Amino acid sequence: MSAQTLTQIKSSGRPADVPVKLRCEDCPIRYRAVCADCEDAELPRLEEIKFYRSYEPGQAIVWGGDHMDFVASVVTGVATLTQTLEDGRTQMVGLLLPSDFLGRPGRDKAAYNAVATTKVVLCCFRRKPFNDMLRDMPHLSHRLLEMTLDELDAAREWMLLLGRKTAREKIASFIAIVARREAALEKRHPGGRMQVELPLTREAMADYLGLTLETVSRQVSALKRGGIIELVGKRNVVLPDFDRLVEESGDDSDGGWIS
Amino acid sequence: MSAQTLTQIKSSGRPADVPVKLRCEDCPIRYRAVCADCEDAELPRLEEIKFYRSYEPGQAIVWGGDHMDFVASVVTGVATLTQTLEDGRTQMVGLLLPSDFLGRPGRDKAAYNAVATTKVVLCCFRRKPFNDMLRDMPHLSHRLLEMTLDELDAAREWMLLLGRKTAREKIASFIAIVARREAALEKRHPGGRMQVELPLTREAMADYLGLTLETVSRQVSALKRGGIIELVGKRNVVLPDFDRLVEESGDDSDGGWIS
DNA sequence: CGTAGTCTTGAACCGCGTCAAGCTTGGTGG
DNA sequence: CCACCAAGCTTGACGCGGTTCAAGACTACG
Repeated sequence: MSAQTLTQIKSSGRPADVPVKLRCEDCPIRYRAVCADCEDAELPRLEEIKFYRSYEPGQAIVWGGDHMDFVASVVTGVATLTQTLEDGRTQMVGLLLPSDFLGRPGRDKAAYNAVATTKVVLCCFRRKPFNDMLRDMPHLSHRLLEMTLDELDAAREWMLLLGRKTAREKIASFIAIVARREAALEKRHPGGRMQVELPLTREAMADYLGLTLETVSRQVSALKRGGIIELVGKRNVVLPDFDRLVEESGDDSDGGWIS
Repeated sequence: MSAQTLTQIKSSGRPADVPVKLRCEDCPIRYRAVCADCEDAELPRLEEIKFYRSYEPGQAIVWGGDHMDFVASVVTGVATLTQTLEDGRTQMVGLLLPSDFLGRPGRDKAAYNAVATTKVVLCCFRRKPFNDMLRDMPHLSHRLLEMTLDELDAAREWMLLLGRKTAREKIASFIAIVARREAALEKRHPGGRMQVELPLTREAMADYLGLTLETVSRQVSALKRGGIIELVGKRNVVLPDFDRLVEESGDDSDGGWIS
């Protein structure tokens, strides 16, 4: 299986099968997940095959190469996708927030390591019936295509960050991305003074950004010294001026024309 | 429009509209492009709306932010997708070879700069009718989803390269990727002694890999000195031992379990 | 309190970027 | 046919940003 990262993965418990079955209509991600475009009449078919699982912080969801008999939507919590080289260097390649989709229809081996970084609840679909539904329900496959294209856009922006940004710009970009996504979850627009919670440890941020954890720590301190951010504990960041942060990130002023 | 890269983009000519209409059945990418899963009976509808365009080496296909009224498959040639920061730093985010898809259905502004690096022929579809066909023809949308998922996988491998590999590993990885894709086009398997043509200048390779062109040049020389590669001119590379090259790339030995 | 996990900070090192010079190749015109 | 030039590429010297190695601080939890 090749050498592993030094990071401890708590492989302790099995994932908990959550007994209760949330009704789709009451689901917090009803209008943003892969099922978003489905009509109410189509929901029963989804209800029938879905089941919930929960994972504790640090717990592995799947390990790259392992068999994976389901695909899933993140209902609550944060998970990461990572890839590693044989000598243990690891790079995060996906950050899964609520409504994001996990797994690839048409592939039964996981391509990446997926790990919960907070408590995570997944809405799972067994692979086979889900594939059948994809074939029969255009709303579902259309939405999946849309989400995949969005992920591809995000991956390409991430590539620009990894290939061409300085450490300081990377940190500023990361905080800005998290701020935007948290704002979107709460249906606000980012801007002005706001507070965001970083869902990752310094090490995980480093794996996201292609840096070492020491460099992450130093640049966070530097942004603090510069008055761009304020720290509340280690994991909470206050942004006195969101636009100021965006300037530090090296991006275009407004984030551009991608709707 | 913000600062630009120093690279000259020959915006000289308009794209040539190619008058002849290749029949889909005779198309070199018939079984690998977005139309691959369509049945023969479905082809007439595609034939009806498609048209061909060709571009000269160095010519821009679209500029990020510009209106784009078509999507397309690359029939022959090589094109690149790039993103740039305001100060001119540029990162390649896509390398389009024959059969690859260009453009995003459902977005009429280009998100990236697309430039032909060799002579390129595109098979174009006007946006609107193509969207309609996506809705009506499951074979088409299913194939597009599959291709998009493949691109996402490629982007994530690329992220690992950008974030965690050394300059030498990046160069070795790039040559291995090109070798594999050229082998696939000719329906061979990579391995043993083989020759590959690099479709990019040193500068474009640098933009691909998140390096400077000087570093690219130095590492190519270093691989030559080490006997990993031999040069035939500047753009052709002989690989005496493909597996040896893969070792230098830092990847798993066999390229892994992604089918 | 003590310990483990997480984070910060410092000092030394080095890989890659920067700047600069020169080479190779192919095309153009005298 | 050769002189000239531009584009692409190579190579060297040097400096800096980020890594590495190491020590210590903070916090949560027993």
